[in-house]
Amino acid sequence: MKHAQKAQDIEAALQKGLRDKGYKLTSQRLGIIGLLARDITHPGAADILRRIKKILPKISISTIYYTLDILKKEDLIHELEFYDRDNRYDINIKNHINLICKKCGKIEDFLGKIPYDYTQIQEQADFEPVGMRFEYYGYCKSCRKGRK
Amino acid sequence: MKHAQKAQDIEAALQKGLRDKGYKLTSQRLGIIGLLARDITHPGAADILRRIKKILPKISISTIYYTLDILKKEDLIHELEFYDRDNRYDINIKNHINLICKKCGKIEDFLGKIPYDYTQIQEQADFEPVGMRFEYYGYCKSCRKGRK
DNA sequence: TTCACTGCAAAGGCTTTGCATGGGC
DNA sequence: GCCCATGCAAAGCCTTTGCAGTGAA
Repeated sequence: MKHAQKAQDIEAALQKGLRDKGYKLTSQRLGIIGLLARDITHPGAADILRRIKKILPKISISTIYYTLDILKKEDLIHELEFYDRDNRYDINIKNHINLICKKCGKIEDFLGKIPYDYTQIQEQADFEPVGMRFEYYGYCKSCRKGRK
Repeated sequence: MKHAQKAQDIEAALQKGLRDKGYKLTSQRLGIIGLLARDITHPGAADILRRIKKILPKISISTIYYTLDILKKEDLIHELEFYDRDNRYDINIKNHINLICKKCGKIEDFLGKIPYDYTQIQEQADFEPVGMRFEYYGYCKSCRKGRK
């Protein structure tokens, strides 16, 4: 299967990623991984906390952040940073364009190509890229319905 | 002159933009506008404060933010928002790609084309864009020199 | 048993807000 | 003279940090 990787596969890959590097697979981490693998809405730390608490009521926000930091560091997830809303986490670590709704905050992936690869940028600008961020801000389908 | 608009022209345009909308041209605002028109390094609010204080020692950070808010609202400047560093302000309000140095924080404009216009996004994704953000993160020329 | 992990609480840093005073127009 | 604008201070908000107790390997 080329597209639409199963949630179970992603979950297993994340677990393996941690185990292979010597990280402990605690119930908190398994919960966070399970949630991320099944959630394509790019949840934030507070979302994750709220939902994990249904299973692990005592989990704290610092554990969420600590686990997300490890997953980031090991390149198993990608972090989308915002100054005026909470950061969001994405299991799609491939560079892609995001569409961000200014009303409801929903983030969807856009299946389109990135204009310049790192080599092109380096050649044209004498700048060495190691990451990128491509986003369009606007209004999603459901939020447009309620507007004039 | 098509490219490289003169700082004086930009400054005059910003002043006119405020005056035409009925905003008062106080010495603080004139100072901020004069600085922004001559600064292509995308300064932050604290940068602006520090430099304006040389001329107006009593100016406060809330005045800086209040003025920047107005300039944003009237589409005279563009704000680049970051969660882990201070926001930056740009007189170039045309959509463009920014190159952001992870070491020194410098932001330079990249003269390249944007991959999709708003119409294309709307047709392909059922999403109505009103803004965009395109950035590459990496290391600028001068910061690369100090590295292996 | 060990030491990384967890949970609680406090700190941090930039931006926003409240409010009395002040100054363009 | 009227209000918008200013400056000071405090509040806000999410993320980060400190630290003692805890549990996975």
